[in-house]
Amino acid sequence: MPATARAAAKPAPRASARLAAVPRSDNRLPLILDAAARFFSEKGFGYTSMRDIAGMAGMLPGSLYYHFASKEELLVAVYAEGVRRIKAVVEPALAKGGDPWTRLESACAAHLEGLLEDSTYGQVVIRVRPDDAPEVAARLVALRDEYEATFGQAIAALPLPPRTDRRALKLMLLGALNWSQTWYRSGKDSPQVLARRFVRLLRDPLDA
Amino acid sequence: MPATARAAAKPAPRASARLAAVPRSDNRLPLILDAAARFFSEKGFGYTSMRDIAGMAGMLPGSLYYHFASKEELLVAVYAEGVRRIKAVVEPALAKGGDPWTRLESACAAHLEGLLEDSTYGQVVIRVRPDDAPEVAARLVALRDEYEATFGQAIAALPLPPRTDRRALKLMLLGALNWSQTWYRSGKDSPQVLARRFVRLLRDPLDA
DNA sequence: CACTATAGCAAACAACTGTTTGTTTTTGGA
DNA sequence: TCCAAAAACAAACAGTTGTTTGCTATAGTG
Repeated sequence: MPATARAAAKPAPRASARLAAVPRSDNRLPLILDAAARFFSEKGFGYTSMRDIAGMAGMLPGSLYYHFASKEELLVAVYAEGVRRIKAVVEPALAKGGDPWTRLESACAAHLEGLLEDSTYGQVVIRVRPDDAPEVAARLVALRDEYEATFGQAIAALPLPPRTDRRALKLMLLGALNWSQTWYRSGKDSPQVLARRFVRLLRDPLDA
Repeated sequence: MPATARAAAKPAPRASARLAAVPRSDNRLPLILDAAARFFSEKGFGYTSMRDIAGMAGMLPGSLYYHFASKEELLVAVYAEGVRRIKAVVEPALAKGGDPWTRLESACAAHLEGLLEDSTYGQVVIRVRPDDAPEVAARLVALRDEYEATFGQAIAALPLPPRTDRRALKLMLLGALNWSQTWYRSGKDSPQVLARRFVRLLRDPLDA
């Protein structure tokens, strides 16, 4: 799918010898990020062309390369912003009061919010597989891990029976939440409702 | 990504007027399917070219079109075989004796087996999104649903407290299992061990 | 007002994509 | 042995891909 994939040095904002580069006020970089996030989240990384993105941002394909050295670098930027945004909703949820189970439920609801519906940046983080951009895969994984650690705190705080496998619990819950991108349809159950159901299934004893 | 995407009629095995078409003994079609399954599972649908597949099958790109009308039709064939194989391991697991919880655990282990490690066909079913092949997306979804119904039986048989949301339970468990493709690393915990852990987390009361 | 860094345009590039077409080889049944 | 069907080859097609290059406009600072 990539025509050529040679590593390219970053040509972007170069600093002059004595003065820091200062961006203009009519900076259209956010527009590019928005367009990329929209396409990456809806069609995936590989199915999105630089022309798609440039078109939606109202500029020519080549112009994107002033801001990003490559398509993959653009992905990194979107990915990073995605992680930032999910953390921005989950961390407050964790900081809120209530018992650990309630806080976990809030965190799950926040996670789903940052991942479904209109949160295109968040969707990218879950949808795009790091291997799709080999050159920067390691950085994407690092970004994802960074967030998952945040989520892990909610589980670490849980009062659980002595021998409970918390790692498995995290993998299970996070997997269930992330996979919701596959079956979730807007207009049906809200993220909050889903989070409540999932957490309840874990908390309440199912064995009759 | 598709250069041209006009709908093409199926040119493949055409039956003569009076005699059923009989395939040759040196039929290399399975080879094609194997190669496609391997690439689709490892690189994804969009990142795999017909040249990749043809190369691994030891033939020229154009020759694939004797067997399949399009790349998407080839995907359908692999997908169908994938569903067949997963069912082939899960259904026996369900038929085995034991209480419903044990049977569910067996089904989960089987599901994971058909989805991780060397089961390239099964991996395709989970990895490839139906929207990646718009022309045949509906058929892919139908195939997936067909299997998920099978899995649903294991959950329907569970003796659960009266008001338990079985649909949510299915979505949660299946999501957790499918997402394992993201973090699973061969050589660590086996599918059986993982299945046991996940089911136990659901079954045992976590609230202390 | 001059000047420099920022931002973007215009046009091309080489590589790669799925697919088609006409022809050739090979097989198995009559 | 003959021959139709099956299978594959060989070579091209038109379009798309990420990216590069040289040039121009514009904004903001001294």
